[in-house]
Amino acid sequence: MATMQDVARRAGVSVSTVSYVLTGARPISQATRDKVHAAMADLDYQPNAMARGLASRRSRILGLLMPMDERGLGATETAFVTGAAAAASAAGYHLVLSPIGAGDSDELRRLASQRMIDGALLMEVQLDDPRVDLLRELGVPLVLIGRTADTTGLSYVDIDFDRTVRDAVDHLVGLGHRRIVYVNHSTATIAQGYGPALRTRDAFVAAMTGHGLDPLMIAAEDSAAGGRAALSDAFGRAPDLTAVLAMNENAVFGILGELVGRGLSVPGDVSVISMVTSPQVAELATPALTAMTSPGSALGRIAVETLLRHLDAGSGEIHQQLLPCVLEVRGSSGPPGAAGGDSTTGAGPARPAPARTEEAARRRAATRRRA
Amino acid sequence: MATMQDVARRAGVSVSTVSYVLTGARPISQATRDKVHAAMADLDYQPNAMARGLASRRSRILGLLMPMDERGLGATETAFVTGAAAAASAAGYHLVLSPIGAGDSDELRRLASQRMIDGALLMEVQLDDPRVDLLRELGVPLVLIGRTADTTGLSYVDIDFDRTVRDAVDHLVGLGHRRIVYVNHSTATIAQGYGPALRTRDAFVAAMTGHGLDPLMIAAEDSAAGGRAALSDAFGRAPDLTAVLAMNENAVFGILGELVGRGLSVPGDVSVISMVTSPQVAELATPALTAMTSPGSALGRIAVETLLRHLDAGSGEIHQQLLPCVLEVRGSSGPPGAAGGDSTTGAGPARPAPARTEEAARRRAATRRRA
DNA sequence: ACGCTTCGTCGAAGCGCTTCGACAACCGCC
DNA sequence: GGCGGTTGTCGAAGCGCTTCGACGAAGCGT
Repeated sequence: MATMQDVARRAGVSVSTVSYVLTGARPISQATRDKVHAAMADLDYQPNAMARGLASRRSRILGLLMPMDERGLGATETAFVTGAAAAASAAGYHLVLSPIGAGDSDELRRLASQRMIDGALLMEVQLDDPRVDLLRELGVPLVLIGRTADTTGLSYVDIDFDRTVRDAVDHLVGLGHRRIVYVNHSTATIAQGYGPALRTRDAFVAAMTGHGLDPLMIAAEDSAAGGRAALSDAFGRAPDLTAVLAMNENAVFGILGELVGRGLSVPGDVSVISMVTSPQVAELATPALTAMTSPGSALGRIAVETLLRHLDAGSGEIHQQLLPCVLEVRGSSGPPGAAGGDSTTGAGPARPAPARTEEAARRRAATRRRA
Repeated sequence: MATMQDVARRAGVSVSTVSYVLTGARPISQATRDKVHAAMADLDYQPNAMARGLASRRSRILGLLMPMDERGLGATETAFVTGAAAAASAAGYHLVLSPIGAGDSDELRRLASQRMIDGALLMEVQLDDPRVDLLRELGVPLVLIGRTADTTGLSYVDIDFDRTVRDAVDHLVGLGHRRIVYVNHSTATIAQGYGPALRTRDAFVAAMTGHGLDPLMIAAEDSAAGGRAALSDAFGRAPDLTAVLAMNENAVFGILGELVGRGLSVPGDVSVISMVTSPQVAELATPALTAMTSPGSALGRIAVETLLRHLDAGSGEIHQQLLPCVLEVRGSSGPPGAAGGDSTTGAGPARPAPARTEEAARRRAATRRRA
């Protein structure tokens, strides 16, 4: 391990000069800079992160506080992380991911008070998130992914749920759907004030009434079973529904399963759109899901850039930005009443399903009459 | 920010004494220790990680090198990470996750040569992984999650694929299945020497021949479409198959979709078992998948403990350990030929499907005759 | 009572870097 | 041709901690 001393000696300059070459804190002549760079290359020099951190009081480490529930990380979160890591790396910073949720503030306190991180990115922000208070108290610059209830003085990036819901509804209405059900997260989740659930709910109501339509929202547990129950509920309340907009990535699989179980075809009988869903997950379903793809990577990049600006500028400007998810049409959405439409995508041999679809159409008609 | 100086002054001792209280490197009398602890509590003292790291040449940071492809992290990986983080935290270490794959060794070199990490945990290890060579060259202790081709001198923890496959096959054979197809990863993945794919393949052959059965393996692309194609292939080669064992979490959804598309019921006509799958993903399917659940959290804990032992003991003992996945029976497996078995699970109202199942039985019989 | 070890504590020397003040050397400028 | 103003470089003082050698005070056996 070569040190700065070694480099300085070899280049025939002082250590401080080497340091200035590295940090650019003071101007150094081209000739000297070349000598120093040559010496560094010769010695395969890498600055010692700890020494640098101690002397400069900057660790050049950014903390990404990422609660990890047992559910795993979706591709959305993954894209966010890689986007953020790339941006940090490009700026000469390290991004350390720490599975710290709203719960364990002890671990967070350790991380922050030990001056291990220069700033923090918070994922899965709660409307009232104790991590925010703790970090502000400790004077750690932070950027939220998502939003707390009160965002004054806080920088954040988040998904533009209003716009996303509106685009999804517009797509369905444009296809001719009038009776659209919104399947949200569970009642408990909504009650405890989970931001995305609340914001999409309001956005859905606004979008539907904007089209002169009746907004019907159903809460669903975050599971396939929850999705099935929600769909039954939906058919009970709106037997004539032709489209489902689902916020809930887990429930959506139950919804599809239940539709198939009822002998209904997708999108022939019912169109399904999934919100904030990654292409990878959307492709898992049969048919592949039309979905609103979240701008994960861009969010990560912007969040890091914002945080770095805070570090340099001494928490000057705050930055609040929303990015919409973009609509990606796949096999699960189409015009209403178009039964017989291809209900699957991709490879696979001849599939003998027409009988089922006819039967489904009959059943649906019957259901309507009963209602 | 209180420093050690402040603590020493307040406790009326020297800084070195405070340090010894903290690290335990030398014995300190109980009385002195109490004074120091009191002073630390009063001042809300937290040691500065950078200073400590510089002086001791140990950052107390462990790197978890975790390639993040766009596919996202399954619950298995998540469990691993949280298990590892918990173990590290308990030992007073930080675990930093870094999305570093086999590709970008530059970023890894930076991380390691800057003496930022004391040791590394490698996830998604390739049979010939450049990260291993790099880290050994840099003298960074490491523990693998998975295995390289040559594991001499390397510590690792991994899933016991042999045992896992054998248990899965035993389960199916115990139910009465004789014609079982193993759906592996893609041919390309196998060809490039992806360990789990190779090991499970061999284990499957061994398990089946052990039962006096014919082992049929089919490669599938990692997608729903790949699963569908693989199933068609399987029916072509073994029209009488009654069970599918799938290694491939993405393909398995396509397999289910294709089975439903063919009017076959699960598990009535065909049983499906998914390997190395988390409960959360298993529940997404309809019916919920019988699966081999991976011991993610335990693997993470053991990996960290092994690495810490290396750090203390100066790379003494190497430790190699395998843990099997455990069978969790859900709705997708049952005795063969039991058509009419409940093909869905969980909530949901009466579902009118019997007609379909009868039809399916007819179709299957026809397929057999044709073959 | 003697030298011996063992125990508990202290002072000081770094760890490898940043950063501040100082200072030559050089620039034109009145 | 002496003046203020750059520009490029150096030396040295830390950053907050660990760790080594030293040393007084007990505690032991003889």
